Amino acid sequence: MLTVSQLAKQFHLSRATVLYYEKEGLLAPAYRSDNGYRWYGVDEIQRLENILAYRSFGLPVTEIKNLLDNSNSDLQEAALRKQFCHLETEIQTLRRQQRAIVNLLEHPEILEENMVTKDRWVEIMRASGLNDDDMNNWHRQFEKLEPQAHQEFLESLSISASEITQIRAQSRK
Amino acid sequence: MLTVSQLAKQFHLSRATVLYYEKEGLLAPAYRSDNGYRWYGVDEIQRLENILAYRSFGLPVTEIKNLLDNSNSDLQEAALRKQFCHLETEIQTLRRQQRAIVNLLEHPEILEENMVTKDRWVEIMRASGLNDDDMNNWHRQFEKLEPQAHQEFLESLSISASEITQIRAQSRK
DNA sequence: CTTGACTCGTCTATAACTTCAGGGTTTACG
DNA sequence: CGTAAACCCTGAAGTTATAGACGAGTCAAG
Repeated sequence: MLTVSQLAKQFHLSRATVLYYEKEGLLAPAYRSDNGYRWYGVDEIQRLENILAYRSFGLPVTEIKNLLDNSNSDLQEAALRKQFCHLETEIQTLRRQQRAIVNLLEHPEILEENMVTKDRWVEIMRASGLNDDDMNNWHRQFEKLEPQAHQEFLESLSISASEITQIRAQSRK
Repeated sequence: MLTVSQLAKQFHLSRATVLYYEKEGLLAPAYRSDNGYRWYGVDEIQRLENILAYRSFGLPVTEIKNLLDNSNSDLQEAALRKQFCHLETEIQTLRRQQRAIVNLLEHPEILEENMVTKDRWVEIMRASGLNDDDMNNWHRQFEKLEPQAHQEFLESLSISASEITQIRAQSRK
């Protein structure tokens, strides 16, 4: 019989991990001695071996519980196949991330070049569900409440001075 | 100027995510209006674009904060290269898991066949740091406190009846 | 003046652990 | 016999990046 730390050491786990598996209903000790210590025997070792085998496939803990409890081999095979596919999509995600990094390293300018211009801003506002009237209204409110900020905002969109003057005048009508 | 939900919708994020980035120091609104509402302008949109670009590479949020704050391009490139390698090791882990699944599907017996026998148990105990004396002591304690469990334990190791009798007699000396 | 569609801040939950706090046992040593 | 080291226990909180829900406040429209 092994104590919890001995068992953990055996499988290169932390004591906390074994306790975690117990809390999740995966692995209970064979029994507790009078002082409350956990003791693990052969059956528990085998069960833990199976748990770790499943974990090494990346199966989530809750699913392992199901597989161990009703050890139906069809169900098990289905779970493994599903997990295989799940891993495949995860790998594809990571590959996509890698490609994006390579792309950025090759063309570092792309991070800089997406400036927000007048056209782009209008597009954004429109995508937020505003129509032309809404936008006129928006300028009016902005001009009334924060005229200085309105000016700076329009400048930040690289709008010409003359057009800015026009827009602000319009907003005060 | 966009409210927090408008901004979130713009980038297909949830409001909660934008708020999270704010809490982590990644993205603050341009200002707050009197009613406490957040308002985001062009600069914030560009910053969020960069944040999402980095996130799409799988970089953790805390690291993005560093990259955005001191935008040193060498540091940025190093972070990206490091992340690329990190992704590679993750991919390898997932591939290993896939191979293990295929292997198990092809040879389902391997999960069953790792029985714990007397030899294996001795090995385990020895790996736990017990020497021969310790093991004799261990049998003695076990026999004294839980004789019935001791018997069952020895049986579970497929030890012959005669050897069990001998071990238990020895343990009572 | 109410209703609906927004905000706000704060809390909870997720997965698979790790770490910590506070306290009880056992064993070895002086 | 006392104590210190090395165990054990329980229970709670922290981790990451997000989603969702809560009650309460705000705003525009009808």
